[in-house]
Amino acid sequence: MTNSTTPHTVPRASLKRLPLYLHLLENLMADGVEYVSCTQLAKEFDFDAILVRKDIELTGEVGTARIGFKVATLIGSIKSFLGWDKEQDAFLVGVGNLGKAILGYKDFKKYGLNIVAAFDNDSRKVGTKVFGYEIFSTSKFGDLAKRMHIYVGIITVPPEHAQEAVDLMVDAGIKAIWNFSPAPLRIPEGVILENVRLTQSLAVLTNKLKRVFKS
Amino acid sequence: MTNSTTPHTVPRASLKRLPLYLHLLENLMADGVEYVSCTQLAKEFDFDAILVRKDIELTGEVGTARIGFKVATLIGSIKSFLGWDKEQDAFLVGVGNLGKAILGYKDFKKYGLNIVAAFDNDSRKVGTKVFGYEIFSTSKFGDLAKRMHIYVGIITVPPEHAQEAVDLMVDAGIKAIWNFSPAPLRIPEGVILENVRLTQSLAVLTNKLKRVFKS
DNA sequence: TAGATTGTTAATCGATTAACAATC
DNA sequence: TAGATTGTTAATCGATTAACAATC
Repeated sequence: MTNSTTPHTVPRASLKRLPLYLHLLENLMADGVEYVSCTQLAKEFDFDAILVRKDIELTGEVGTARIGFKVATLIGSIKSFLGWDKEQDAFLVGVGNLGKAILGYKDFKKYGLNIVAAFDNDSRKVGTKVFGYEIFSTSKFGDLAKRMHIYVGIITVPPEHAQEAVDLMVDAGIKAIWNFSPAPLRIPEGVILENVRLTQSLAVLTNKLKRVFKS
Repeated sequence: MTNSTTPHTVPRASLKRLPLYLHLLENLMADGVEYVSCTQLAKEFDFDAILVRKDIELTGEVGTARIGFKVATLIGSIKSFLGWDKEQDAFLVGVGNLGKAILGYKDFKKYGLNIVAAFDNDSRKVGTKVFGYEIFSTSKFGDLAKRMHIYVGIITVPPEHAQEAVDLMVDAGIKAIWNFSPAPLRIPEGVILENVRLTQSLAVLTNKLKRVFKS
């Protein structure tokens, strides 16, 4: 609403392609490449060049005919469009195997996500450290979230506790939830929920595989 | 081709919704519910009822007017359609944090995926056990995959070693690769590659969040 | 029976692809 | 200049939604 050049809805498919371009662009930048065309980008991913152009258009970046886009500024535009130009602090709830894996994955910081603390219900875990993060009791979540102005929550608890985690986060003023649990979750209007569902990806894989064996 | 009722291409979006239905149906079944209508299913997910009907149509399941679909047989149809009715054995390569998290997640077996062994390059890990799985050297991958007739490989290595892992798997006759590394991978024709890219999901989340803060 | 729901055919909507003038 | 690539407008394609007769 504040920016008339931004379309009302951004295609989810485009949003998911932009990180792919970004990753490649950063490699190009490291190699000292200054300009890149949609044609070149498209070839890398087997996409249609026009599709890439449309995606870039969303970010507001303008190119130069015959030359393409300046790698450095395109990286900036994509990051800004994705909201990866400023760090977002986040709390993680559920320090099981998956939670630990996410805490151990340092690269999220590159993508604008800065995990600052982790929480767990298990009193044996509370007070310990995992990859440098102190584990707090979930009872401290609300106070800390408010005091530290945290708006992003990551859920890596077992499915049977996922809704509790959501409720905890919503009460604490969390605006965006990145959920790794397979449970279906209810959230109030105005809160963003993004699910990572491994079984959906697995379904695509196994269905394709089934057809390979059939033919 | 062998089944004229199966359309040539299955919409990826449909494939990703089917596991959601399945999960709910299994809960209904556990609660002793015998029949369910598309209307009911749709309400749970805020989908259009016709969308659900179309998705179910893909599985070949036929319902009864005014009554709906029999929960038990619908579960069977979805599982069969997804290829989750028979167990697929799989090898995992890369026993880092994420690899461990996946080895520790026992539920994949419910989804037709049976991880039977794990591999790593790190000689300190080789010979140890993680969640009951013995860790083998990657040099043993090819022999074991052929001997055990393994066609599914899971990649949880760091991005700089992901292409090596792919090549290892392809040489070993792996037909379907479930890749958790963010690296762009090259595969030969005929091999299925399904990527789990957390940054894509994160991009959707942070872009939405950016717009919340703007308004 | 009445009415909800299925199965099927048609309409809409949105994303992808095509076309083409402008331009560097 | 010649020609590749951008920006923009139009066409196509596929997925979602709507409409409606059949049916239990």
